[in-house]
Amino acid sequence: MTQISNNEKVEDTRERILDEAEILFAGQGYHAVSVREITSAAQCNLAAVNYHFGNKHNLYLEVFRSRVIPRAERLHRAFEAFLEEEPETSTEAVVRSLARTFLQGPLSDAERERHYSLISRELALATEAFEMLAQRAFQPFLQRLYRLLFPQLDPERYKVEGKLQLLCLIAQVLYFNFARANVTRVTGCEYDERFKAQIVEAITRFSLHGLTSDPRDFDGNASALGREADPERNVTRPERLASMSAKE
Amino acid sequence: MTQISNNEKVEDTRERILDEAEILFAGQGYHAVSVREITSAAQCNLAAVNYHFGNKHNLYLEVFRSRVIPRAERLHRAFEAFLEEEPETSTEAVVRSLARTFLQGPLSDAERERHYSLISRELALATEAFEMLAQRAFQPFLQRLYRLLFPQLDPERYKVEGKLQLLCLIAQVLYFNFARANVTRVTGCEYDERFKAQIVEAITRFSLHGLTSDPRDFDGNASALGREADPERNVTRPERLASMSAKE
DNA sequence: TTGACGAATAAACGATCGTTTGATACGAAC
DNA sequence: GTTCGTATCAAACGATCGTTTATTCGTCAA
Repeated sequence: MTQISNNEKVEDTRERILDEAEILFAGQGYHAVSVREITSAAQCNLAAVNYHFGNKHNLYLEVFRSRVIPRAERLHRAFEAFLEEEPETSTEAVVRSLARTFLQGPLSDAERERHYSLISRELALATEAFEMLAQRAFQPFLQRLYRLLFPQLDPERYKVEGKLQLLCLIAQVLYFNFARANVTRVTGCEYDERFKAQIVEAITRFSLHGLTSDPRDFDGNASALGREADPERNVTRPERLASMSAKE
Repeated sequence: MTQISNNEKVEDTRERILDEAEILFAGQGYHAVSVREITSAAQCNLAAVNYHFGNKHNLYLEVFRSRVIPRAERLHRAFEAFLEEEPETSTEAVVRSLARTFLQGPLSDAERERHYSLISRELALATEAFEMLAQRAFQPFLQRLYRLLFPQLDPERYKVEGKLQLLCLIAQVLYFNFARANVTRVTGCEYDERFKAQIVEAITRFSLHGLTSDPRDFDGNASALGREADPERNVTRPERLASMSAKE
């Protein structure tokens, strides 16, 4: 590319291919998408993929390099911004900021869906793209969370236990993004702003107090829930289920 | 099939195809696996897939019908068995039984890996196989858990909030199974029996008390943790992080 | 004007895909 | 012994895959 003559041609072929490739890979997965589908969506010649990226697999990796990872870093910055909005850096503030980042953060809904589709496909695989994600997105963010939530811990002695608690937290924000179909199916709710706020509150509440927080305390006003912590609330109630039969 | 002449030929071609197809589909996904790979692994003729199952897609669905869903029902029964081992049907008993079912249940490690690979690929898709899973595995099990954990709730009024709490729980057991690569990467631990017991404890602890349970209470003896519930433990400790700076 | 170079194009490459065909083997039923 | 239905097989089908080739276009430097 030498010079830009027309503003409407600013987005050149290479970028259009990356855009369309991300959408298609996210929607159907690497093997289900053909190079012809991508170049057709990007309105360019079939050979353009091999010209700009060498081959299909390299295009896939470039989607992660130039799109997914920068977006993950953007989410990381959004988390820090949410955290600074909080009155104090409490455990609750961290959890709520995390849930907000991943459900109400700076991404559009379409972007979010693409992002987590691509990531969740790699999570189980330990491939090249997974390694890239782990090094440049997961690990730094998890370390940041670890220091925020467990600053008093000797990192050597309690390493694994603390990390497992973190993963319990991460598992939820990931699930509510990548398994949208299942969440919608189970709850009957679409992912509108109201429902996403409800999810944020559910994650915050669950991650702070677990199931010991009685759902009867829900008052329907999701955004206000949990702000005023009630120390009496999160006490185990073994008697709640003790009289229940195992059947029905 | 008419009669069985040889015990070694009990497992006929159709079953061998299903076995190998499940392994390959779980490992690489539907589109990445060719019919030739499957029939080669099953040591039968290429045309056998079309003869026994009509086409490739139907074979995929049959893997879910005859393998994945029955296994999910087996897990459901294992959960009930774990639950009956518990001294009382408390919230903790339900959570622990759930974590044990999905991490130490009746499945072999290879089986578990296959199972969750196949399921997690479908979770986001809302395809035909997903619908099958939702109707015959997810929904009945979630309803059972709902009644176990929230027997006192008017199912109409608190439906969504309670279900979201359930999904927070499910999200964890799913994550620790299907994102093994990431868990191993983050923690540095392989999925041996000791580590799986540690995960069960982490999920149980987190789901009961959330992050308000101080990791300093970990005593390293995973299987004994949480058995003796300490009512003082799960009280919010806002002072723990109040004095912490947002940076570092 | 010329040459060089980046970019886009149509066309074709060999390989592999899912599927179909027609033939063959074999046991059960009559 | 003949017929019939099931199962397996080698071989080939047309379609599509990722990739390569050769050519053309447009722009800038000499």
